[in-house]
Amino acid sequence: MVRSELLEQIYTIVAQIPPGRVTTYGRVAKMTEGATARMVGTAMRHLPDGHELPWHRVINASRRVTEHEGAARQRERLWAEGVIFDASGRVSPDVMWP
DNA sequence: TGCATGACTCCCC
DNA sequence: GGGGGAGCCATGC
Repeated sequence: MVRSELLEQIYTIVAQIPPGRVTTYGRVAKMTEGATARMVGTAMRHLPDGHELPWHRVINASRRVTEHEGAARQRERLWAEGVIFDASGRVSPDVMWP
């Protein structure tokens, strides 16, 4: 069970990622000082319908979009925000959110 | 209760 | 940069 406090922290941090920027599961986890990267991924999967979270701005440590059910949508949204993917499918280090 | 699974990361080669 | 393996921990059956 993910403690609601952590869940709230994870959501709060993700909500703070500015448009056109991305961050990693690991960084979000580190900022919560208690969650792990896997927990962040789990939290994203459990997002309720109608949420307003920019979940698509969370990618993995390799700066790629992890393959899952909504991966295609995630790439589309990032592209729409101006996030450029190189030939290898990685985003530019410049768009990384600290 | 137990075990497999996964929207992960780190370390080593 | 990339592949393989170990570690991690909540979830779900």
